[in-house]
Amino acid sequence: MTEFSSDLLRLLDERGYIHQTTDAEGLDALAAKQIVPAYIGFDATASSLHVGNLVSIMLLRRVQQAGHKPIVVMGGGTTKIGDPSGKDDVRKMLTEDDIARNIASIQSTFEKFLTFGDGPTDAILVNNDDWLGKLGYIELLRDVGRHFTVNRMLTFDSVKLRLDREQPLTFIEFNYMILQAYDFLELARRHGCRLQLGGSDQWGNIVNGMELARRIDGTELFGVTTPLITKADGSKMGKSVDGAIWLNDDMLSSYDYWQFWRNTDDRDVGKFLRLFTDVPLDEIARLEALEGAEINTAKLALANAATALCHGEEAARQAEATAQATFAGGGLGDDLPKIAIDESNMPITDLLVAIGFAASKGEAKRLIKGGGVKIDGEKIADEKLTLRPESADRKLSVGKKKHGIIAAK
RNA sequence: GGACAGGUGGCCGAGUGGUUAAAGGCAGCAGACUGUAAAUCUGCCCGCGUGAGCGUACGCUGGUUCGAAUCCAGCCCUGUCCA
Repeated sequence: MTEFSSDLLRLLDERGYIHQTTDAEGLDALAAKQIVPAYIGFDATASSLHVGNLVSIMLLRRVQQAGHKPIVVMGGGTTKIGDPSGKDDVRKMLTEDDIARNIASIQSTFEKFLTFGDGPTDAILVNNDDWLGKLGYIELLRDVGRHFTVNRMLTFDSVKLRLDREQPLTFIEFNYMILQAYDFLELARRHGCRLQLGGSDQWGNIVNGMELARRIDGTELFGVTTPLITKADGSKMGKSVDGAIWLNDDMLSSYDYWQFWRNTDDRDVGKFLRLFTDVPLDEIARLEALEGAEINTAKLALANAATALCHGEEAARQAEATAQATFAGGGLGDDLPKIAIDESNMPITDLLVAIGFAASKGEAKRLIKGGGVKIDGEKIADEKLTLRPESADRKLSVGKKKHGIIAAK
């Protein structure tokens, strides 16, 4: 890549956020001379965002760090239609109340990463339902629809993939790209937005929005996409069977969040430090160069910095202390999940289910049989073991990573 | 509206009357090895119960049969082609 003259592109480039840019020079020149309002859209289907959304959130943070204005667009309008990306499972239509609640809950996360307010570079949060909800169908077809040819829409990956695989593609979904393109136009009008950011899968939508605005209003807009962030083992960020890595602490404890980062694959440490923390680049270079067991130092730095951003310094410190005590000291930390025994003869299997380490008693039994369950470091051999309240806290472990406290009476 | 193909466990995908809680793969969990990493090997992987027992499960509903994911009927859904 060439040398950028704007802080914005330089920052994004050196931290690894840039995959494609629509007009790098044009955007660079613009960002060098004025504040560029930039937006990213987010879904409102859940009450919390997860790690998969974190690149986008950090991207907006960078925008603000570089002296520009981040615009968070909540997809309240698009969510209302129901997300058709799921295949043939029942499409849950969210009510307006649900969506409003989700947005409110998600907003608290953005407040950790961005500074909101009325200033020129303060972040704002808008809901695309504000304009999409009012659109008339005829009006939309006439003003917007005529700028899209179906021929071209059919060439988009999101569409082509489905058709090639002979999977259903509903009309609603087919229309998503039109609504998303319209968002960009509307944001340019309302907030002077000039730049849309997004994952590489958003490229088509971004370009559509740019062209729509150019044709209708004659405004010149820009787009930047980020590479798809995958973990070294090929999986996507934040997606796993036992649950997403949520950003809200009522969905996932800050300790578990810290653990997620602590368990980062060796190969990802440098990349993640650049993308998900504010650690200076020269410091990252040093950490990244560590080898063997040494690299755990870098993982600690990553976990601390990432957790501090999302849950605050204090939570990060506590999580680290708990981890230190639990893993290195063989003891206990305050952040571990805790459970009390109220009956006098609580079966160990019930306990494992209650604390969430096993999904069923059967699984709990299997874990014990496999030698995966320990109390105070002692392997449990008897799956029928019952426990009674004792005067001291005991440490309940499943595997090497799941630890909890059996609270003292 | 018609013809054809299809709907199986978190996902992919075998299975066409009984020994099928359903091959195989992926994902996941646990054990060994380690550095709370990766790779590899081993075990587990619907629920409940004292491991030979029970309950649920192969789109839905009903039927045939001693017995059905497997056969029949109707319905719902998806795809392809036709109107």
